[in-house]
Amino acid sequence: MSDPLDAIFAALADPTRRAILSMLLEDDMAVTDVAAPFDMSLAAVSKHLVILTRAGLIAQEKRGRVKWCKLDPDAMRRASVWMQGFGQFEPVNLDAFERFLAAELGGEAQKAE
Amino acid sequence: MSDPLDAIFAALADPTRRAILSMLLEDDMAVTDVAAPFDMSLAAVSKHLVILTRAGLIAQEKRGRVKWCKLDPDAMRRASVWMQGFGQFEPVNLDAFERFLAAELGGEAQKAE
DNA sequence: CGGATCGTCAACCGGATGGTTGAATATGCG
DNA sequence: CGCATATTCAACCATCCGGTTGACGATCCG
Repeated sequence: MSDPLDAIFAALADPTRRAILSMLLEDDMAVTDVAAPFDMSLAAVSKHLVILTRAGLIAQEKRGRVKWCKLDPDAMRRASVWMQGFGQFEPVNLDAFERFLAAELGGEAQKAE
Repeated sequence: MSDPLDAIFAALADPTRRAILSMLLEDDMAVTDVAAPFDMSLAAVSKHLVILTRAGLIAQEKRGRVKWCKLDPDAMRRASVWMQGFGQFEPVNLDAFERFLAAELGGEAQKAE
């Protein structure tokens, strides 16, 4: 797996891991809390977190005996950029993007078109 | 693998399959021609194409004894939309986004910060 | 018809993946 | 100190994955 995209897409291919990422979107969490909603052992979730970390999708920081997990946007961005090359069919003007644009530019921004 | 995203991301996780998609970006191709540049058997490439097809990333159409492969943008777009949900926390740093911003606002845009 | 080309199928193999359990390693706390 | 909590490690297991080879079904063409 030399290409980092291999690890990134492989990490995203598992529904448990995608669910974890969604959870982390709302808040940073400790490993035990990440594992709570899943019907599997803590060790299994811990391994998922290792995979996400190696893919660069999350970062883990140990404070005391608790290891905190937070999203790391870089990897997702790289994957997104790669996919963007195929987006020529339908350019980037997704709803989320436009909403973001509006928020980012604030009220006084004048749209070009 | 009930969630279609499982199949899509799993398909994208393999470098051979991503290379195939890139090739198809330039032109529709027959299976044999898709296989040509790869150092593996035709059967192996054929299996990759099945995986890409099941993921909805490409479509295959048989004309005569030749099976043509073409990109199908829907699946990639679904994956992209899912990922877009993670772009909201630090979007301004994204290279692609900045390019998008620049293109969208044109030359006279003043950056907020 | 009969041979060549296109592509898949089937069986097989080694290695990766996703899960389990139980022991081990920190760290916090009374 | 000594116990509870947080997390990982190690071994193990079943299944999936990516590749191989050889046989097969289809289709074109001389």
